[in-house]
Amino acid sequence: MEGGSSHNFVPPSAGFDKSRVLDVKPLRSLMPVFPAASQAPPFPCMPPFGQTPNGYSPFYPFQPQGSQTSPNLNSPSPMRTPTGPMPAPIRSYRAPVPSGALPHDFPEESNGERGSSMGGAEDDDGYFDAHLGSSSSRKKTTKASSSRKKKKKSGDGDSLTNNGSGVNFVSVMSPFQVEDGNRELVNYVLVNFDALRRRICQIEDAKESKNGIIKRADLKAGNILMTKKVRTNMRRRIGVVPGVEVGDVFYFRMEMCAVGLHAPSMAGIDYMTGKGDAEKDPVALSIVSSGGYDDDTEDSDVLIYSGQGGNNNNKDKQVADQKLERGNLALERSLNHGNEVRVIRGVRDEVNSTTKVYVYDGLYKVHESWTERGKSGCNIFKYKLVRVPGQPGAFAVWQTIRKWKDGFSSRAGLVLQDLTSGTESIPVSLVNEVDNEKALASFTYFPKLKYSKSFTLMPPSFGCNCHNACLPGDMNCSCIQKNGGSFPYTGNGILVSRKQLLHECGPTCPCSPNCKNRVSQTGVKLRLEVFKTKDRGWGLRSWDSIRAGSFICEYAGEVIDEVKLKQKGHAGEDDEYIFDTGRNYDSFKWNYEPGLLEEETSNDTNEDYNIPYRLIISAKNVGNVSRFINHSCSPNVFWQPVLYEHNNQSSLHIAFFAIRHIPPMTELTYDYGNSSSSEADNDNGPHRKNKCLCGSSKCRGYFG
DNA sequence: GCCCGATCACAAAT
DNA sequence: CATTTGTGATCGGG
Repeated sequence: MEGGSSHNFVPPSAGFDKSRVLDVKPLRSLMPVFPAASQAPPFPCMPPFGQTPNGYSPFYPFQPQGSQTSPNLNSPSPMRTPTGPMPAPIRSYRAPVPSGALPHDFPEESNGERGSSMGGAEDDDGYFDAHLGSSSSRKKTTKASSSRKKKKKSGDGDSLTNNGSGVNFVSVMSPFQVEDGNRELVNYVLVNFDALRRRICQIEDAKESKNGIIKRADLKAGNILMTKKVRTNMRRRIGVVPGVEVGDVFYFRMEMCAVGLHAPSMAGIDYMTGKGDAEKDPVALSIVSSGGYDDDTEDSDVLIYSGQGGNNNNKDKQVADQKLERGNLALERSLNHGNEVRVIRGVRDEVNSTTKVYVYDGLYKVHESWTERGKSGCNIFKYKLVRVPGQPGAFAVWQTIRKWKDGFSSRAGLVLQDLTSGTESIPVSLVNEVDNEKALASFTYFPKLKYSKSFTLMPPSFGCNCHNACLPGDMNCSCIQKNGGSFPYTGNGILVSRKQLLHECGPTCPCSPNCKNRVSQTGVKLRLEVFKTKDRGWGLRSWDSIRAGSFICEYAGEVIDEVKLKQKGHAGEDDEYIFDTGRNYDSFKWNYEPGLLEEETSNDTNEDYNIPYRLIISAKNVGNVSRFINHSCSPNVFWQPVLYEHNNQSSLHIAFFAIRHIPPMTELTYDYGNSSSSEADNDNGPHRKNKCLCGSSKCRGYFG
């Protein structure tokens, strides 16, 4: 089997076999303990639904406050002090799930590994805030639930235009959670936003007629989340937004809107005006730099920002002088007040180039303002913002990576330019900035599954009959039928939803290799690096920002059977490179909350794995980048079983996808699961579980 | 195969 | 409720 592809892979053009590197043992996982287990007991509940163990504490108003940089213009905000457990509506259909199970269960980034090479510490706590216009947000809670009339849309797009009236959807978020967020809530909102957006894209892609097509799924998804109150940090605030971390990336303006980082859906300047008569002056809260013409500064801590206004509605450029009003006035006042302004920098996506990524670059202060004469002769306001020191690198990381890619500077700690020796179409470097270890334990780089003897897999089924490429709307395509009637990927190759089992087109399908239903077979597309972590051996991360739902890599290696697995275990051999579908994996939710899309009839929302046979892969001797992905109980990557035809059999594959947007240089992790207890108990002697060092508050303490 | 500009249909906050 | 704010996808030319 293995049809045609080389079994004993020898890297091309290698004078010596560079894929076999020196023999130093990698540490995947180990080291003593994660002590925080006692101080941070595992959440028995599923935020945002449940209560926190000690009542109601993780919310923002109760974080230490004002200790750091609060400017003096803040009147102490009246804290809402809920006395009991918060009134979190609990959806009845949701069965209790083991902790660590839900996508919004990821309160912190894997392990603060992001940007470590740039010397930035992760921004964990640092909660501080200033409150303006103390009462400004109070009254909002009751607004907007009243039904809203939506103008009729042309065409039949109405299946997706469910606004307001929210027939059968009860927001899972309490009013408090809508007002003030935390990391879990932010992740929860973002996961739902993108899942909804992808689903809308999927529905639209399948439409035959171009009539009534929704071109802006992002706006539609955003609108639904707004009206159904699946949003957080609605209370406007200066400075830190709880749950949003410096370096976080966004792919749509609506995402920043939904998590309270930047409220306006279009305008570049967010500002707030005090309500009381005392202070009518607006203050700037956040700005979005489009990354166009403002970024002529080389210093990544300085931003020259142009004011708003003066451009004639939708046409042309400057036609009038900008006025000192609204956002411009707010920035001017912020210069006087010296308050912090959140800065979001728009940058081009390296992966897609037609899309833009928004990088939250933390807090800045306005240092200067002046006016300039624009090209058309009109006055434009300019503001010089300087970054508040002590924050982890964010935009600076992007700039550094840009230089690596352009060859203007070299990657520090580089051990090997490409550990795949050209096997992948894009190099994977090996980097160590931590210690002196200069090589990996020997293994052969091979990008696929390898069957050492004839496995009996699954009886053959049939491929599709599509000729050029399978098209989303084609209900005759049997591969689409197997996927429940929907094309599993969006037009740009992003996975729409988690599935029990994903069916891709295989070699026996007559459609071209360009068919969009072959995403997981196309190899690594991201610029990855294997790097030495501080305490968990080698790990994997990406120079490119990774969009939620993006395919990352397949778990490659030698397929072994259960007997072999047991042997490995008993020999005490290191089997830390095993992937085993037979382990117990916590279920978790990645698809959107049912009910967000009314008229959604597809009950294809089951996300529990349904795997036709047990697949065990050892990547100890043979494997690809996947073997370097470490475990986390709060991962940013999940695995998806994928089935396709091969040599008259259906063979199963393990494909990794991004749970959420992953900023560059953030370590990639997935949940290794746990051996079933029966197998664990069979061993007399201590079962070889690994102490987990993921550092998440949801940490189970061990894995494997 | 890419990069640029033009075009078009839209949402939130006030 | 009208106004103020670009954005994101797509398409055609150079």
